Amino acid sequence: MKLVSLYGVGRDDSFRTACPVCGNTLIGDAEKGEEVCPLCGYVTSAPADSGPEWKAMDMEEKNRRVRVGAPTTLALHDMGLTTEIGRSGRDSRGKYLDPSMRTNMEKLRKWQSRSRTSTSEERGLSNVLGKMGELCSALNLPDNVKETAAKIYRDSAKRKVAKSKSIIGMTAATVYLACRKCGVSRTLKEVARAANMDKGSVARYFRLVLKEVEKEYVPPPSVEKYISKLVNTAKIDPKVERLALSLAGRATDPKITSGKAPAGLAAAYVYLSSVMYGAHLPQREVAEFAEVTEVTVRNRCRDILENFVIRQEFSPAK
DNA sequence: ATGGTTTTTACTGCGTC
DNA sequence: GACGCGGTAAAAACCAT
Repeated sequence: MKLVSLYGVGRDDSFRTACPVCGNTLIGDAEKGEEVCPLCGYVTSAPADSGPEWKAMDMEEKNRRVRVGAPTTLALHDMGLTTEIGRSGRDSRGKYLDPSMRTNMEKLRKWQSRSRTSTSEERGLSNVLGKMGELCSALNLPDNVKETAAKIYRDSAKRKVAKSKSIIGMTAATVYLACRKCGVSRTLKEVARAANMDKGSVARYFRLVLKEVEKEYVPPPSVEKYISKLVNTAKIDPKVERLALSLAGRATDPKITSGKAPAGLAAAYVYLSSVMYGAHLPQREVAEFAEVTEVTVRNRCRDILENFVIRQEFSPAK
């Protein structure tokens, strides 16, 4: 199999920008008109962005506007809306309170913070959302995924789906579903690993949540997403990524794609592309980063080479 | 539960550095 | 001889029914 130099090498990748979060190369997402970072999942125009909707132009403006308070967020059980009773010991005009009033305020504060998470549902919610936050940061997920996960969990709680279900199971399932909804490529395996669960039970919870809350099927991330992620985590030359992506974009033959695990396909494209550039990554490594076996990589390669265009479109001979 | 499909496991042979 | 690669058979995992 001699594929080297079948494909033109000089390609322009100057339009690429770097991810502000982790510094990786962003890839464009044509359908949605946004750019995403395949490694950390950062999206340039995040739909569920929880940041403040204003931008302070100078200190004065900041001071004026800061009183609108923190932006609401679904990832906190009370959406970040709560009254804090300060401990400054002064009244509204800045005068010091007398000692008896101070002890009163102490009591009030105590009860305020207690009542904040008073009902059992509220306590459960804040517990789950906390776990969810941990899981998200363990997986390096961006905020929009966290918000989506929180939204899903709230819905499921509303419908009593979460009743008498393991907390960690529900969080793992919602986080995984959120990844898929946001198009962030994290495998069930990865989520399960981060949550210290086995794949099977996460899958069970996931199906449950999918059926009860999400109703319609959410497709797993595309092969292209897998390719980008693979290239970035393995620190492969972006040129290889671009070739792999263009290859994947053209290989629409169902003989190649149907029923095949996207991770394996992505690995095959990346491997083939690296060979074409003469950058010869060992199958071993590509397979390892894609979390599939060499055998799978080989089989996918065989499918691609048998059915696909490398002969028709990429070879000068034909 | 089941059967069909895909992936993994485990092993072997070949060529090259 | 170690390494990368290709292949195969059988087991395991997955998925729709």
